[in-house]
Amino acid sequence: MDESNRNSSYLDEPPNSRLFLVTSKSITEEIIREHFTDFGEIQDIWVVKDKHTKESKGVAFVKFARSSQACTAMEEMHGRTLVEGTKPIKVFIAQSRSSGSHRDVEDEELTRIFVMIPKTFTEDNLKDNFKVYGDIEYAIIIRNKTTGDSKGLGYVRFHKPSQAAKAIENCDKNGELQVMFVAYRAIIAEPRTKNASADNDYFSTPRPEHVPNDPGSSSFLFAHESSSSYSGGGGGGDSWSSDITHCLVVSSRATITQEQIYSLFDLIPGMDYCEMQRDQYGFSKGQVVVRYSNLGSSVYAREKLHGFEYPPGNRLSVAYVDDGEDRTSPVGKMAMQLVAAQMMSVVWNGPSGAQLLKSSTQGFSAPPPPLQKARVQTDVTLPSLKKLLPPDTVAKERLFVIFNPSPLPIDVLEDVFCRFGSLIDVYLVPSRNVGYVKFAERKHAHDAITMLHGRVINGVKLKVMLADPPREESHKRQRTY
DNA sequence: CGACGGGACGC
DNA sequence: CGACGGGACGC
Repeated sequence: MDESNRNSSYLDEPPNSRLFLVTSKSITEEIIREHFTDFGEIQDIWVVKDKHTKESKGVAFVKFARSSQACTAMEEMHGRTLVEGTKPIKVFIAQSRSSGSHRDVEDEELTRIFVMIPKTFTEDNLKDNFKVYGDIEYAIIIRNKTTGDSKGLGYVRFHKPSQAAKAIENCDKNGELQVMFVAYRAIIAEPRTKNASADNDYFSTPRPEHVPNDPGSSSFLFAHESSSSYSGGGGGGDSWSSDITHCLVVSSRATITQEQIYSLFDLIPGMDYCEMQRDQYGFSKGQVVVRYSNLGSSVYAREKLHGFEYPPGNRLSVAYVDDGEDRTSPVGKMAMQLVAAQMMSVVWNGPSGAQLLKSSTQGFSAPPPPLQKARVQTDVTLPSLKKLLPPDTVAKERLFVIFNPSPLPIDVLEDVFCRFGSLIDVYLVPSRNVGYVKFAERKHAHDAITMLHGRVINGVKLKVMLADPPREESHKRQRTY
């Protein structure tokens, strides 16, 4: 029964995963279960009864594991008659227990998502990435009104709550598995009339408390100097040429269109061909051939998109078309990493990376940006500079660094910590003398401790140690569905 | 009209 | 001593 996972059925987590049913006094838990079980994982059914007489009040709550399951059940079951002679039932998404409101939750509040996207996305990119969940009423990107620059945020309005819920769930999956850096971290948009920023079940604790002003919050913590990211790049030379075909074949069991595959694979720069394979009668063979102008992009596309669920529930298969190229060679790997680094830069740093994108489509013969060498003064000999990994790489080890008397600049820290290898990210806690350093390889982090703990860099003494795991009540979404 | 129970983590 | 990053729409 529901003793399986009390946490997930206890609160309204994930949001909008609980139904409020208006039935009849004669409708029992068993009858409800029978009619709702096929929509997903039911975690709890509760028929509200009078405390004293134990008679049903004709209302019930059904908690599903996922919002999409609850929404689909609502869409399918609202207005249905469960038992001959009883009135048709009403089905709504339940108000969260903390809200205190008993107003019906309207579809209006469940069909629009607010989503964080790369700044390079256009409205069409946004639509293309979300249309797999259903017809989109509209998609808009929030822009700076004077410059027209994207703020990296958008709204997508679907027709049905279940479509919006699926979009959100799949965005979470993307962020979690780092399958792609397409749109992710989507939430149900707050209604526009309401005052923004305040009460959001997603980011505030169930018991909203006053949060003191944070004087440092205006700085853009995500924007980081990435100059050192390229310190090791460009080593492959021009040993691959653009006239070699760099072809992939994409196979899908579900029906897909050439346009869908185009949209997906065009997110990786350098695509110069995308065609559905058809038989002599023009019927799709369920295979699309994609060619990139360079090895790195094809390797990258294969790595990132093989097994990718698109549309959700359907795993794409991406294989190389045999053209004799050895992609396991160091050159192939390096080419891929270079594409990855360039894409991260282009994607997250916005239009200024357009030139970089252009050069990469031409086989990226352009040299990496010149490294602005940070001046590092210390009494130890550090290893040579190494490349940083993309910010969304999974960290295997995290260091906690204490600075005395004051923090070193981010670029100096990146310069220092990248030298041990597999550095992902350095983060300084605002207005504190501490920071975190993420590594993809445990050994590299430990090497950094061994070499840097207790040392003085640019006159700043460091304590370098393993970080404690992040605090539990972080604002990160819990994947309980 | 039609809105919130029962049971109780695991060091 | 020294602890955890980003979010909102011209009506």
